[in-house]
Amino acid sequence: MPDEEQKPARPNARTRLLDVAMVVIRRKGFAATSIDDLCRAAGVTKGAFFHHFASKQELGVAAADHWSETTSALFADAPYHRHADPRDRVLGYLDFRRSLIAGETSAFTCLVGTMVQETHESSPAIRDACRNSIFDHSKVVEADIAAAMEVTGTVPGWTASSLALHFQAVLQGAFVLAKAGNDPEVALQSLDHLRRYVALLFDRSPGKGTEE
Amino acid sequence: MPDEEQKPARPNARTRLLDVAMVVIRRKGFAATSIDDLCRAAGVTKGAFFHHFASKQELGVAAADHWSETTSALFADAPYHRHADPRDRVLGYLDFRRSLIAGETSAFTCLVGTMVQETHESSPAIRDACRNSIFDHSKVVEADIAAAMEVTGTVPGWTASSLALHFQAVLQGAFVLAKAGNDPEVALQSLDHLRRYVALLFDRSPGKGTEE
DNA sequence: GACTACATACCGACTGGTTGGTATGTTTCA
DNA sequence: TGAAACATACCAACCAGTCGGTATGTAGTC
Repeated sequence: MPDEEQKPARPNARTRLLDVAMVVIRRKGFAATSIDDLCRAAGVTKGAFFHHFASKQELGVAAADHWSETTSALFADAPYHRHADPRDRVLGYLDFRRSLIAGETSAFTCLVGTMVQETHESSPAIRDACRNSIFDHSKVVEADIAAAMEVTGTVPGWTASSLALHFQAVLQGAFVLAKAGNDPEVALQSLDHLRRYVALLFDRSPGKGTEE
Repeated sequence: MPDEEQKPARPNARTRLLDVAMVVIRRKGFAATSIDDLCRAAGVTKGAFFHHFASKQELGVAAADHWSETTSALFADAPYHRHADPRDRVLGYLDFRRSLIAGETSAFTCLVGTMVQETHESSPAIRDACRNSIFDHSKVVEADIAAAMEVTGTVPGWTASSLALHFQAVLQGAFVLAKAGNDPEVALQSLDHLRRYVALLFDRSPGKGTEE
């Protein structure tokens, strides 16, 4: 009976800082986010911050890694994996990505895509952590794409890897346009074009719309 | 008697600041670029800066507008317009965009795409200037896409506007991945996928130019 | 053509607040 | 008891923005 009912099991300062970093940095950008901003949002002090991170840059790297872990779990649990035909898994991946795009811009955009734009020259450590996050994630679909290519049987002038990265490019670009237009709609339409492309490549009817 | 012959007519402080802003902001990001950075690069003083711009935000807006004018001139002079068939003009646009991607990352990426990621929430004025730059530019291809759709004659489930914006999304996303990977190659491959998509839509062979 | 009145372009020292980071406690818990 | 996990107080550098000033034009007027 004396459970931890009311308190949602407040985790330690490091985890709280990384959690709020995902939200705040997506909203304000990395450079414009001060360490005090993060401490305030996480309800910790500067001493706690520098106990866990040697510098702001190190938090950036840790935030990118934390993002990778968070999204990995999300996609591992996604329902589209159950499709028997790999072509349906590829399209299902896109439908799943599409279903995530809704509400506040900062809720569905990509942390590492945002961060790497700012830090790609000034901080190689953060850039590499962001690169790993994006490129490693692309491997998740790449396997299904490769399987779908075998099913289709054609010998195309492109690789599974390049198409998987194209997926990520379209998503990142869709986020940029959604931010610029302050409206997720343009991102959804871009994903529809990508889905149509994949359907054409794999000789699938373009139908099957939104989610499942 | 010593005339002003040799000097290449050094323009005024405002123009110089906007010119260096295009380079420096793409390299460091907007928030991480200080006014002193810009003044140093432009060879002007802070007094000159605040004579021409009321605030850093106002420079951001002016830089986005300056970017629009610069790129407008570039695309107006581009050679792909000469194609008679609008489908070739659409593909020619993509080939032209592709030809621009080379060398240093900060040399071919997009200023407004970079800026809007950082400022979309904190500065509506900059966000809107960036949105106008991207969305207005998309109109350039949109006209050719619409003409190409008429030539093809099909009634697709998509609009010229949405495809034109998809072009911009792919480009913006390709820039993000090029920055993350520190290599333009991935951007080129993404553009190849986009070109293949367009060729399929317009029933054009995925290869280069004109065959029916 | 010279004098006044005003405008534009630019200079650089200065300010008050913010920043990333440090130095030094205090609490928690194995 | 001792180390890990925090908190408090503080600092030097940096930041956007201010302000008093100069140099150069330029339009109007007598």
